[in-house]
Amino acid sequence: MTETSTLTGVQLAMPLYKELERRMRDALAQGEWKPGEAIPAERRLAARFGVSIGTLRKAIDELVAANILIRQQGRGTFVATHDRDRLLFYFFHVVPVHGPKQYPDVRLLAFQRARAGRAEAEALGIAAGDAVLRVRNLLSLAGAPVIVDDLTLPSARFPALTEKQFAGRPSTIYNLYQDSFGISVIRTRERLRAVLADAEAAALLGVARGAPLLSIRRVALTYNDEAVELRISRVNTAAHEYYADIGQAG
Amino acid sequence: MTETSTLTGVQLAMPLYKELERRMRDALAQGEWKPGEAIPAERRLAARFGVSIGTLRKAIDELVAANILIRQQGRGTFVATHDRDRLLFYFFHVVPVHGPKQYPDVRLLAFQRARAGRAEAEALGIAAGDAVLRVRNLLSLAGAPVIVDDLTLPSARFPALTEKQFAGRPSTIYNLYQDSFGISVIRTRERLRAVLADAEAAALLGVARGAPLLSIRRVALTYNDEAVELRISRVNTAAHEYYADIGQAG
DNA sequence: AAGTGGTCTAGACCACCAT
DNA sequence: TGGTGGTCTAGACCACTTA
Repeated sequence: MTETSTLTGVQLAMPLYKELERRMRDALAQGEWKPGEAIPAERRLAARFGVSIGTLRKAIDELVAANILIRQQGRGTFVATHDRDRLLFYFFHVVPVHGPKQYPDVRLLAFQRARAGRAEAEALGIAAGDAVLRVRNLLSLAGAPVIVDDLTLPSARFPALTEKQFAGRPSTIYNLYQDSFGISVIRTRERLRAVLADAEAAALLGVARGAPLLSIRRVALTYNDEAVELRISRVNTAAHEYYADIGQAG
Repeated sequence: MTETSTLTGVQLAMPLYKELERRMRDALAQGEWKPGEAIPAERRLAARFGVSIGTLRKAIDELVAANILIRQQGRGTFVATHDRDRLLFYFFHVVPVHGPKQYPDVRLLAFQRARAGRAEAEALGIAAGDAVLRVRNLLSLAGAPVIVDDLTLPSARFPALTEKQFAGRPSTIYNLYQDSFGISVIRTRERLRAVLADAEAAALLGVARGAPLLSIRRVALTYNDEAVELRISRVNTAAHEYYADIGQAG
């Protein structure tokens, strides 16, 4: 097993474990292994791919580091899911200045079908004019409104999404993407700026017009770095703040 | 070589490679290997610690993942330094909204000795009233002032730091900490909020009073998570933004 | 007890860099 | 050419979970 391996796609002197990682990402993207399920045991996968267990483990290491797979000793290796906790501690970075992290309450304010503008299209990797969904949510923490979210979703990826699915759900939004459309958000890119509250945002958040708000522009990406959501959040940081830890292990 | 290893400190069923990592961190903290230098070759270290090369590599893997060591194939493994590039691409997260990342020009505005207040002391892990240094810098990007930085440094860690060392340096501030005081910043914790410009900040940044500014409160940590700097930045995000990528490899 | 992931070994060989 | 890190093997044994 010393040759460069002769698999499906193009090959440019890629290490075997990277090639394995790619094949496993494909299996995930194509739904062979679904979120929450266990993938086959390491020894079994090593046999299936014809590699040693060490090499197979190295491929899995990469996917675990990318938070795509989760290992549990004695139980198995599982495809990561978007349960409340994972979402809260991983993608949701707004916390009270004093006191512990809280779950947001989400209220749907608007749901519309529209055409993508130029900036939206570029962010989502679609063509200007393509069909999109626009959603506005109001997020409250400890009972008080703190965040206004404006989402833009490419309709092509969310074919039969209805207002009802968004309203009154017990779970998180990324959970909805996953369960109803098989879309797993695994990475985000966020850009932050300070802005002044316009009349609309001020009314929703209960602040004065011209109050400072933290504006977050997030692009959410799935397995192969394809954009699936554009989200612009405006956050009242009077009693909350955004955290970013740089250089951490996890 | 199957026993749990019988090394210096206390032992609680820690994997061998974690124990190796700890010993290497100690060697780094005590200056046995200095920033920019190569550490001994893997085969040599494996012999020194009496472990197999695979286990030794796993320990190094952890330190590489934490950005403490840097591997270079064919050359060696080096202790990370704070050169301009590393700093710019790793800890400095303010970029133009349009166009490529830029190096900031730093101008020293103030340098004072003072006593730590309660909040400062807590952030830095020192006692209230301990001696600190307060430094104010103005950072410009492409010639225009964009950021006001207020630093608080515990005097105990920076014994003979003078205003001169801060003013007119060609290199970065973390580079100064490293070269003159042997302090390597390897992690930061940042908290962001939106605020309004006060008269002072407005004058420095050339914006109107009441303009929105992004406020960043950063605590910088060294090898063993000890705080070495508190920094409050106020950023004019009219033409710049702060980026945070969540779930990335590096 | 059977099955899973976690650790560790003792090599071989390759790719890259300096001289 | 000799030294470095990078990849890969083919196991053994341990720790943990589940039944």
